[in-house]
Amino acid sequence: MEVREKLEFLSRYPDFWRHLSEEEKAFVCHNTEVINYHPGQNIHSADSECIGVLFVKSGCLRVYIMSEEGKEVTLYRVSPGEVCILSASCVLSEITFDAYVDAEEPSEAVVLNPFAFSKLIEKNIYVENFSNKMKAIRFSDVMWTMQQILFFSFDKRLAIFLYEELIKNGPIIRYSHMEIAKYLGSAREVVSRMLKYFENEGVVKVSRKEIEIIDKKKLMERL
Amino acid sequence: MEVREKLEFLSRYPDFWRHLSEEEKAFVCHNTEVINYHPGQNIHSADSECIGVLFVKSGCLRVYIMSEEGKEVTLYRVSPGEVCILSASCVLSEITFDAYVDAEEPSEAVVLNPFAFSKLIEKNIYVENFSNKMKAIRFSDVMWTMQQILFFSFDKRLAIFLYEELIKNGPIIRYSHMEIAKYLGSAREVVSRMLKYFENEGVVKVSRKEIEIIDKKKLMERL
DNA sequence: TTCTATACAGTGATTTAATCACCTGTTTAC
DNA sequence: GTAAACAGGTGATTAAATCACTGTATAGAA
Repeated sequence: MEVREKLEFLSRYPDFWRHLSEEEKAFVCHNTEVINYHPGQNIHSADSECIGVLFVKSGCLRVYIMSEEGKEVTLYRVSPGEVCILSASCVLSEITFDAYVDAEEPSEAVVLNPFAFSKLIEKNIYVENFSNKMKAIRFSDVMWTMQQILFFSFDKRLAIFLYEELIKNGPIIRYSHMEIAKYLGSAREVVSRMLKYFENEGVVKVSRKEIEIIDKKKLMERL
Repeated sequence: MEVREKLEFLSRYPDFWRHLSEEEKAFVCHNTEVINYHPGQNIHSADSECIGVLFVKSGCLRVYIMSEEGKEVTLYRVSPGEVCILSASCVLSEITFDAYVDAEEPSEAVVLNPFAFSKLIEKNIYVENFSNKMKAIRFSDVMWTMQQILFFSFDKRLAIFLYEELIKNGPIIRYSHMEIAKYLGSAREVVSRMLKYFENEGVVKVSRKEIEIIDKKKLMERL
């Protein structure tokens, strides 16, 4: 990616870009690189070194927490045009928990290293505010997830998941039961059993690594 | 509370106060009032009108979410010297969920009305950043709570709750089982049964609206 | 004082979901 | 071609939430 292209891309994040001086823009350019991730690749974790702020160009990232026993719960996803802020958590003093970030699909991002981001936060109040604003947006995302987990029964949550996938990518869903379990903060067996139950009800058709929604109406009745 | 006292009190919140102009400080003074709340009083909810930012002077506030069926889960508490930001959620565009705030003890707060806060956010980037920074801090608090609920078994969470109360207010805990259940996002019966189990183990002594921790060591073994 | 409504707490039964143990079939890497 | 890793299935057990009902202490009204 050449510099001109990078500038053009970053200007699509006005909250971040608009209040930078020309000098700061050049500084950002010097401290970013384009990185490609493959599906399932870990981008950020508690022990791995901190990678910085990701401006996602394509693909999809999954941000999650993990228990000591390895149980995962997905907090939210980061889509193209959005920013992954928690991958810079090493320079974010307000963030006191450990989050993990994986690529869910082949993904490309413009990555600003944490040192440069930290420098900008120190010097430019608008960058600090950008950082905190991104956190606030994700706070709301996490609250949505939390309410789902705490207040909705498992069958309803699975139905919501299937429905969202249907809207986003059509009636064929290519996730393993394990991946769905991680997304919903549940266990693989529980997902398998509920999918089989949905299949008996005629809502979906289940086969290896593929779930087909065959009755949208019946699915919507479960929301 | 006279103006001089108000100024002195608000200056203890440097993130908020430091970057205000003299004019803005006067504006804040004109748009704040001291309010007292009694234990159990609701301060903020989805339907009640938005009260604004609370700079807590004394007491303790409880911030929580509620399901449609009325089940409550406490997100965090706001102590003296801290700020309750979600009570101004009507003017916070990034906050898309409904939170509730109650006074847990007799509490006193300096309250800045939402209109004035919104005006300041528009005009002063430091105030906007203060607002977003407060949200980011509470984001971390909520993540702590979420990890407790999702990853720790109920007996451990109850032990942690009792231990925290022991450290804060001594060995006698004056909450009803219902209040503890709300705090832990559980049900009253579950709390009652686990307390009885703890009592059989010799950790606590349970009586009406009162739990006495009689063996700190045994309690700490359960953490 | 006594009555009564209400808040608080105890308990068995049931249901939901998570966990455990173990199994089969399929795909992938060497 | 074979082993290892991955995907999925199933029964048994356990944890916790929920439901339905009971008794009891306490504050306020009669």
